[in-house]
Amino acid sequence: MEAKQRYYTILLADDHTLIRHGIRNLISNNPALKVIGEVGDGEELLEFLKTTQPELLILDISMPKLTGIEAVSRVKKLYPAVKILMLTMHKNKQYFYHAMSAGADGYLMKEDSDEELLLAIKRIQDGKSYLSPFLSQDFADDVISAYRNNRSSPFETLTKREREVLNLVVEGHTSKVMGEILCLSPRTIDHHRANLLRKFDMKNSVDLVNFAVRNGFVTPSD
Amino acid sequence: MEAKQRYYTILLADDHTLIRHGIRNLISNNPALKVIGEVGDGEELLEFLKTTQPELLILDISMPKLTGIEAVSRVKKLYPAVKILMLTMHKNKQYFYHAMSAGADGYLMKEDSDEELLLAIKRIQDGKSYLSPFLSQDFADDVISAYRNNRSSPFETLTKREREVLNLVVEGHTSKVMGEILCLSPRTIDHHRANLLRKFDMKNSVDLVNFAVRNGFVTPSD
DNA sequence: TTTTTCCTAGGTATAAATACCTAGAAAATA
DNA sequence: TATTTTCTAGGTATTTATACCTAGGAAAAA
Repeated sequence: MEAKQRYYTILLADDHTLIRHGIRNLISNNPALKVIGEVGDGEELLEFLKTTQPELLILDISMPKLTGIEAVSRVKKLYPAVKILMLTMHKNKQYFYHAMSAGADGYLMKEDSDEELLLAIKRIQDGKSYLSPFLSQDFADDVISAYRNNRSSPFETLTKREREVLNLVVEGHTSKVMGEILCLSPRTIDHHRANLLRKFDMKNSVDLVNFAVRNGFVTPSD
Repeated sequence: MEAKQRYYTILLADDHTLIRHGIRNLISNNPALKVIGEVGDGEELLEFLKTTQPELLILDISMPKLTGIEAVSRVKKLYPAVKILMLTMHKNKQYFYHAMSAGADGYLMKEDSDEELLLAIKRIQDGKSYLSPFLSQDFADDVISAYRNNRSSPFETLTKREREVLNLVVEGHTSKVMGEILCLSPRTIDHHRANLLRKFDMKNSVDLVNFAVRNGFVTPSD
């Protein structure tokens, strides 16, 4: 049996220094919790974990270099014992699907209060899962059960090629150009795009772009 | 002459409770500063200002109901004495143009450190303007001088109709449907869209969507 | 091994977008 | 008032996208 720990160790991963320090400040009000580190992107995160593993990782979903979702998968695979609380500003089904299927333990929104943050930490500390009440309002029970049935996100149902083509579609290329980029016939591009439209039940590329951006499949870079 | 005030009064406007409280926490470390209120959206902001005006308004650029930019214009028009520090997560030229031409006094990024926040407040308190060093790295001097010459954002050069059409284009409609929505000939829609493409030097609607989303002309709703 | 899925790409046809024109009426501006 | 801009919309032509087909080879799964 393990001796009871003095602190519950927490690592903060968020690319916004201000937010990170704000959260650290909030957490520091509770003497039972201890922030053992902060990282600003996915690379730093993995680097940090090589030497030290926190009990809880509070992770922003939109980080540079490694998206929050990918980070969840990687961290859970490498260090299954580390609990992960996703912290996001997106009230979005797809983010939720992504995060949960990737293995997150909790899902908190920045719209939530600081009390909610401490509650989320407490629940995860107790081995339970946590879902933001702000989010659960919008999620009907069937959606909750859907994720429990390991339903994957729409993006994950895409094939490799379809994902490649989707990214190029979002960049506004024509079939001809995309064909040149991928060394394929423009007709093949047409085929993949048609499949994308069919799979998502959409009518045109603009809808695809909106969908992809909205659901975080692509990051609209500066 | 006014008596020197005990506190520098600050109002926080941000739709994310967690961020808001984090900033309040950071500010509270400085006894010369006092957060006199928090609001979560543009309506609350204007309502609050009816009764009390802070010396400084710290404003997130992406708020519901009233965008940060619009809020700056309204607040500066109604209460010119209120200084405004924009707090944004977007490292983006257009946001900067928007904010500055709308009358913001400072532009801070969430990537910046808390020391930077206090520095920004200090500078504005002293009647100076503030620009995030994180941002200024990316902004060449000519860009800085450009905004000083009251150069407006690309979006502001659009006509009313063009903005309407742009919004519909972003929603993925065909010319035919857009014509029905606006009670215009699809040919007229084509004309406006062609002007949009020409004005922004772009080739297709997907590019327009990316541009509009990236620059905050439209808000990709959930 | 059989079956299925994926990737490839062509045929054909229609719909839509885009690129050039012209041009008049209304509105804003000088 | 005169000028410019905006909004309207049509003509024409080309390019692109989209919707259906077929179909063979490769890869993965059953």
